[in-house]
Amino acid sequence: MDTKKYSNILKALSHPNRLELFLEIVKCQEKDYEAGGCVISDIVKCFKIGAPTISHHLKELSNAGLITTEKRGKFLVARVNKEIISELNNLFPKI
Amino acid sequence: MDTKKYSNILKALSHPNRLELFLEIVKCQEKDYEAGGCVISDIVKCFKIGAPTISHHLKELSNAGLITTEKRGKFLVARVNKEIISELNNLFPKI
DNA sequence: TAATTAATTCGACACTTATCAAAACGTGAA
DNA sequence: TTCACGTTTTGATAAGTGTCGAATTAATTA
Repeated sequence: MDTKKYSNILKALSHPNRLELFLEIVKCQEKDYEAGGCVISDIVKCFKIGAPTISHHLKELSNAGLITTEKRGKFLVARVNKEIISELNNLFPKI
Repeated sequence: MDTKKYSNILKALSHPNRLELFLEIVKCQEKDYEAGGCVISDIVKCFKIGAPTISHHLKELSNAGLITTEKRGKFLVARVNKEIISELNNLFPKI
């Protein structure tokens, strides 16, 4: 088991703002899948932290492989990496 | 959703040594359940970090509610908190 | 009782990180 | 071209963290 890899993924989710950001992206992607991703500027409005910090957190999520991002015009669009989520779901034993 | 609570749990698992320690406790508890817990001094031998650091990591796991510990003579015995594990397994969407 | 062993506490140090303000960048609209 | 907007970069700061060595506590063994 590659504990280094998984601890890195978990670290990306170990900060409240970053976990909330990630779960928002998940939720938004579930809502309208055909949109092909979730526009960051829409999500971000309800966060109390500044844009630079959001940008930093998104990069952390991206580096951990939890999301992918794509620039669409002047907007940034994020998608969750379903593969990693299913890996996470297999990390812990089913009791 | 209590993101603060869950990010705290994930933080406890966000360091390679601590994740490995936790998964060892899980594995050891699965192996012989009737033993009633896993003796830390047995597990610890294969770690490359010192006893004070192990003690520190165990306290972090315990504070996060991932394990409970109990002193048995001069040994420390750890058990995983199955409730939290099943909560973790419901954190992410099943895709 | 003295020695040994398991674990914890304490103090310190190097390193990381979350956040912000200010500036810069890139795109689309007027 | 000029402006506005979404985003990123940079630089700085305050707070947090993993680790260790030394000292300490508590329980077992000789």
